[in-house]
Amino acid sequence: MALGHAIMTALLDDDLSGYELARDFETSLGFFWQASHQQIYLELRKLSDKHWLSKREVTQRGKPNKIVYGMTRAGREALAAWVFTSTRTQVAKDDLLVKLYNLDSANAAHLSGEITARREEMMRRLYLYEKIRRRHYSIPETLPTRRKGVYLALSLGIHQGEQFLAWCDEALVLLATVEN
Amino acid sequence: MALGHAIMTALLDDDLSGYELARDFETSLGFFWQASHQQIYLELRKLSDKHWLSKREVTQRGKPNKIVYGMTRAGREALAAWVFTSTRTQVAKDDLLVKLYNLDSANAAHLSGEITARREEMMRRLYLYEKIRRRHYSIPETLPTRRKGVYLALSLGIHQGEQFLAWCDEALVLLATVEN
DNA sequence: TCAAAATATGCATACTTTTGCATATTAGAA
DNA sequence: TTCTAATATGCAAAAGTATGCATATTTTGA
Repeated sequence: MALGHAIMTALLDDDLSGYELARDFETSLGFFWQASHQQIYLELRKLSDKHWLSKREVTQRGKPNKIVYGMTRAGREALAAWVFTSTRTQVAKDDLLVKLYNLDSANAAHLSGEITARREEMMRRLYLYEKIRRRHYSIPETLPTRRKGVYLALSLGIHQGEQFLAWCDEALVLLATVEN
Repeated sequence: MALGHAIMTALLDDDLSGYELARDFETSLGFFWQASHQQIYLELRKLSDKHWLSKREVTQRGKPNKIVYGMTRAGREALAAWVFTSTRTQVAKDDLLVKLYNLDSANAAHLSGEITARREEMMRRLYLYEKIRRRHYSIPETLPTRRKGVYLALSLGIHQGEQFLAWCDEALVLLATVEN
């Protein structure tokens, strides 16, 4: 039930509505755990049924009302306990790699295209990562404790992303030898 | 339905039983797409119901009989067509990163332990990767086409793995400043 | 001879994720 | 005024994945 834990993690410091959570997920925790708004709304209700989240409706002007969720004491305790559970390694399942196992002269150009698209997407993401790091995490040693953890997650994202760019370049060169 | 495609990919060159597939998955395609034997057996039946795989029972001496699956013409066509479909980027969902967002002085030691365990696991995996690369993929440019694709997948695994080791070291240093 | 290990396959259930659909409010532009 | 976009929430069905349980054959070693 890690989506629930990801949601609670996002609610550690701020109370948020489902809509806000879904949007924030796209530029923060969602780097490491993506979820659709349907999943998020459903999970929020489950969590509040368990009394791990409190809910309150907020009347807004200029916008539809929203339901804002916040962590309860029980939620914080459950989340803190979950951190101590042991995690089995999770393999990234990636279609692209399975497709590469099927490389032939007919699909080489298509796969090059897919890799090029991924490369561009990763560059955009890296740009975002770097922006966040420069703004909020320039000197990790001096950060408050929890922010150090966030910094480390971001750091992994950046390193893996840069690595991925390098791999794309290697792949595109090798694929070019197939296309001809 | 990418598990099906991963299974068919594994059957491109060899006919295999569910048991053999499950074992091979642990040291090859399973690096990029892991599945339990239960999933594999179920998927094999689905694929053969679709006539994308053929099945035959093989009588063995010294072992229980096995059911060996092989790609049909229709299966090869379906797989080849699938390679041309476009893949959306898949985010690696990883509990450990969500847990890092919850870093505090109480759980820092536990998280260090988890990272150390992951580091060791990755080292074992890298050892395997390297062994395979040295044996089968030393000069990528001269490989037959499909093997070039497999090489690239392996190459990504190796680079990302080495990157991960470096990140683990960085993380352990920073976490040590929290524990004290 | 008995137990353990490797080989071999499978069902049932639960959980998670994806996808398609559905609805409502308000602002601002055409 | 009507349409579009952003905000906001949700249901239902299907597909995919994970987990626990169950069973059978044969070799090998104790």
